[in-house]
Amino acid sequence: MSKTGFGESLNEKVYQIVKKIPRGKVSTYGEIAISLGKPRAARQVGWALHANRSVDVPCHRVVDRNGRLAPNFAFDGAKEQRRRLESEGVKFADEMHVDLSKSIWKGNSKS
DNA sequence: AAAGTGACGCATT
DNA sequence: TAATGCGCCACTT
Repeated sequence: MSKTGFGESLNEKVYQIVKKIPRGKVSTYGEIAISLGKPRAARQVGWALHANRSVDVPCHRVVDRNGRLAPNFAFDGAKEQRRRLESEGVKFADEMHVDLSKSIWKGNSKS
């Protein structure tokens, strides 16, 4: 493994959280960042996903604060991602925006 | 340690 | 919707 090992960077925490996003739900970079305890580290979350983009991490369930995906850096393209989310039961407000109000996942919040 | 970089967030145009 | 500018934070070199 890399010299960083595991669980040492904030990055690793991001993967853990994204991995627990249930099917049919999505999360935002901001929400994840908040869960990490760093509400302003949203960029880091996105950066983490891009740095890894592993199959273990359902990055397609992570959208921006607007409910929009990452068209440029998405694994297959925005249209493929949209299709994928719809397959999981995620509703779309329009072709580029997920209906966050219905599909946002906040399971990482403290009870 | 300093600078560079980025799959963001938000305001404004 | 898209583009631009500014701020924020953490990783890489």
